[in-house]
Amino acid sequence: MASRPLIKPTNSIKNDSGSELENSIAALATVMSDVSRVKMLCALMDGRAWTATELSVVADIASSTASAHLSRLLNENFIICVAQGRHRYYRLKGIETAELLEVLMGASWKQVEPFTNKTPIALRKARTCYDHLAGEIAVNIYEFMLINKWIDIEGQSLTVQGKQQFEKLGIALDEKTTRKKCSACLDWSERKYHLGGYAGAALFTHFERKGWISRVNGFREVLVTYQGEKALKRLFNIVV
Amino acid sequence: MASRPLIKPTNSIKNDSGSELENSIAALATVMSDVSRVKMLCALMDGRAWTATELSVVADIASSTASAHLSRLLNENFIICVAQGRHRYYRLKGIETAELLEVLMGASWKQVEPFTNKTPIALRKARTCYDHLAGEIAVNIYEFMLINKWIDIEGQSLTVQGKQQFEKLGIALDEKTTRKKCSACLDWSERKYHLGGYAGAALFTHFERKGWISRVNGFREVLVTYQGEKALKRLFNIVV
DNA sequence: ACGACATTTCGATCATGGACGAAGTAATCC
DNA sequence: GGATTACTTCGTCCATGATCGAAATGTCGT
Repeated sequence: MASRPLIKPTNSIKNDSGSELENSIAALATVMSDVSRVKMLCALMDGRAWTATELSVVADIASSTASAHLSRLLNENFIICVAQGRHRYYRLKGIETAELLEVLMGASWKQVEPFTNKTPIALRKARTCYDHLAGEIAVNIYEFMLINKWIDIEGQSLTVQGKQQFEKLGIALDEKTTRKKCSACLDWSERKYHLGGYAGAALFTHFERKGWISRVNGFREVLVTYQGEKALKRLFNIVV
Repeated sequence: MASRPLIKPTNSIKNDSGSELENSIAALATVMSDVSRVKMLCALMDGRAWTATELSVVADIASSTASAHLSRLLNENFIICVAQGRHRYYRLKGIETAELLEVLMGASWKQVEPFTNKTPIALRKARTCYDHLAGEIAVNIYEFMLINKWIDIEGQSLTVQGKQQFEKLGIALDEKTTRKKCSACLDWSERKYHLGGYAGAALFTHFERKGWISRVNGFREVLVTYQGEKALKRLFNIVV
């Protein structure tokens, strides 16, 4: 049996063009390779601004350590900082970071099996995921949309009908947004998909404006109002 | 001006359900956080099997070091190993790794500016990217497809016309594949998109079978045959 | 102005893991 | 069979960076 290597090592392929790129990939991954940083970034995924101390608590580290991580994330353009009095509020700089984190979450999940749901019940029902809705309700809405063909099978774009339905709801969709219009975002607690991307954010804003949901506690938890329950039943046939 | 933190640190949110998940995200990122490993994975992106020595050359490290990296990648299920005589061939285990790497590449690029193209000319023209075609020609094909509406604007799925055109070319598309049917894959050298996903792979296979292209050198480089040039001109109006 | 709180800076410690070369195992070539 | 090649294992070295506590800086509340 032949066992000649397909490629001769002597034939130099090192110092390929990708050299900088590979460094830059590794650098990017290094930022995500520390559990404390990931914890902080995950907290920031709710789209809010958090103080340094709050983030040190979620990551379970000393505030000085958190500070070091934060200044690093700041340098590498993952987050921005707004000083307000004696607090410094940190938030995600762009949607890209959130999207990258989502991808990594998705890839990680496939490894973490079997699946036991340890999410607190309050959060499991409804919560924010960066700037859109997550949790059981969000997953149900997503599946309603899939069944009724508001979104295509890949979950990457709204269908024509979908757009019409959004209009009917009174949600204006700006066609010129540079952001991904619609995405299937993996849900932490349910491990199914919910609606992300621009459409997800628009829907969330609409829910808030209508008074159908309200954020509690300053956390990710979201409560459905009485009006909201009625609307969910009427629009998506969901019983909360 | 109010400067009360939105969230009280005392209110415990640590030990959230995500704890394992965050660990697992960090672990995943750690694998990608080493330049040598990234270099090896990038080499493996061409879909071929590489020997340990070859990979140590691309990564520019001692073979013993490469061996350590490879056994780690093996443990973490990124690659598989086939022993054949005194060689051990390594290849990517699944499409997921390749896809993850593509995402990281895409995210990294936005940081590496300004853009100077240092890709060797041979590779810039045409090469493989995992299991589909990349390089200038691939980018041109992709743009032809976009203009002629073979694929939707997000580049995530083939249009009805697109599918018809594939059929007309004699490329059978299996609807039942679990793989992403079609994706806009960022091109290293051109920094534009080319066709990836299942459709990209199918097109590449078809090109090979028709004798329009041939892989050279055992590397990523791909040459266009005389028949291929005629086909490219005829089908996509591309002059090589 | 003073004390309490929020945050960063500094210095020191320590664990991780990436690097190499030398030695060991195993298959191939002549 | 003996030399060569491919690859892994082992031991050691060393740089990085995550961590903490203490001290410094800055802001708020009263």
